[in-house]
Amino acid sequence: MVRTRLTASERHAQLVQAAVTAFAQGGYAGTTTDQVARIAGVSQPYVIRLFGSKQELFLATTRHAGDRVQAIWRAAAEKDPTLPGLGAAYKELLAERDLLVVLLHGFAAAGDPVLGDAVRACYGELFFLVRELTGASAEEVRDFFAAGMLITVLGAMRVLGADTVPMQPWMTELLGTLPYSEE
Amino acid sequence: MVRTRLTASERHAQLVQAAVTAFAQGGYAGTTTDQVARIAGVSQPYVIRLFGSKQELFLATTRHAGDRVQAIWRAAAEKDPTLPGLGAAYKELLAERDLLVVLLHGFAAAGDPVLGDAVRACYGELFFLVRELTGASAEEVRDFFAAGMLITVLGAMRVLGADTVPMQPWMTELLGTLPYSEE
DNA sequence: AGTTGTTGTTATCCACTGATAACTAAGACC
DNA sequence: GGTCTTAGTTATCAGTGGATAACAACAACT
Repeated sequence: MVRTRLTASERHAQLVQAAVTAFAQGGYAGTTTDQVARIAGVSQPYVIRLFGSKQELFLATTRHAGDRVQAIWRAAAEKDPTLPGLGAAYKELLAERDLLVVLLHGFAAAGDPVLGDAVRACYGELFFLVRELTGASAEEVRDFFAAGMLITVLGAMRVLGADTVPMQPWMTELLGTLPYSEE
Repeated sequence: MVRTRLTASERHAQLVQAAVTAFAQGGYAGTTTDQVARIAGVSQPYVIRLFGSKQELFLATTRHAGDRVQAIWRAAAEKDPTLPGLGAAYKELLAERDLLVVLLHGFAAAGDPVLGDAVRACYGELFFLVRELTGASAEEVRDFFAAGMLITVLGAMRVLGADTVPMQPWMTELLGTLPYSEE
């Protein structure tokens, strides 16, 4: 191993990246800090030392996912600041499907008070960002988010994104009419 | 304790009910079989004996949730076999919010192959049921499910349903225009 | 070179959890 | 009333997972 050492912030970022991958598969409770550590190639106790606790690691991970979605939408709005414009960015989001799935796990885990607060704040930010970028009405934004949630769930179910499951009739019917998701 | 004994099928049903409550809070990995047992007032090993494994218990729970949604939609369709008709039933579904949240946990956990198969099958059934009951087009059904996913996620985030969190501006804006969810 | 701070590891712990086994007790049936 | 089946328990285990502590090694600076 000629692996050179990283600075704390580099390692931090790398671990968040690994955590996105790991948590997307197993969710918060279903993922071990050791799995995250292995992906990043460090020891499990070091992960805890850098983040303080598993919960902090998960919070950092969902925050990162939210920020990444924001960044992608901001970039999309520079070309076309409309809802279909942002919707087109779902192609890129599905390319990083783990981002969406991690967020979904966060939403599902909102029963936990502290995770819930974080996740609701994240969602609120996204809502206002879309309103601000597009100037669309509340109704239109609501439909946009509804479609987004459907895409996210279909991503989590391996119906959309990479390495999808064999197609079933209902999937083709649904996907045939799905906006924002053409490849 | 004058607690009389139940038949196996009664206990089975009661445990599934308890499991809906428990799994809705913590998800699959984040819930212990002992928590389910305590809610039902039995010992933890008995839960395992009746269902074989924790995974089987979770599968039974998601199946039950899916069946319940089907039943509610069928009942709604008898009065008004249209999409808005079924949408009105979301009021009842939100009254049993744990049902929706358990399903969401199932969707999120679809990374697991065996849970994934079950959950996709459940979703496919729901899709065809709605098409059959309403005769709506694929596009309309897609929008219906998109709105349903949004409602489900908002339920999981404690923005809709019972014991909701204090309202935030973005929530009121979103909810103000949300169909199928007026109380 | 020596000293100091930062990056990382190994060893270890303790609580927890799903599962098994062996046992107990309530009904049903004759 | 005895016996057989079904409902349920207690005791226990083996594995795991997050967290702590103590230690090691690389780098930087004078």
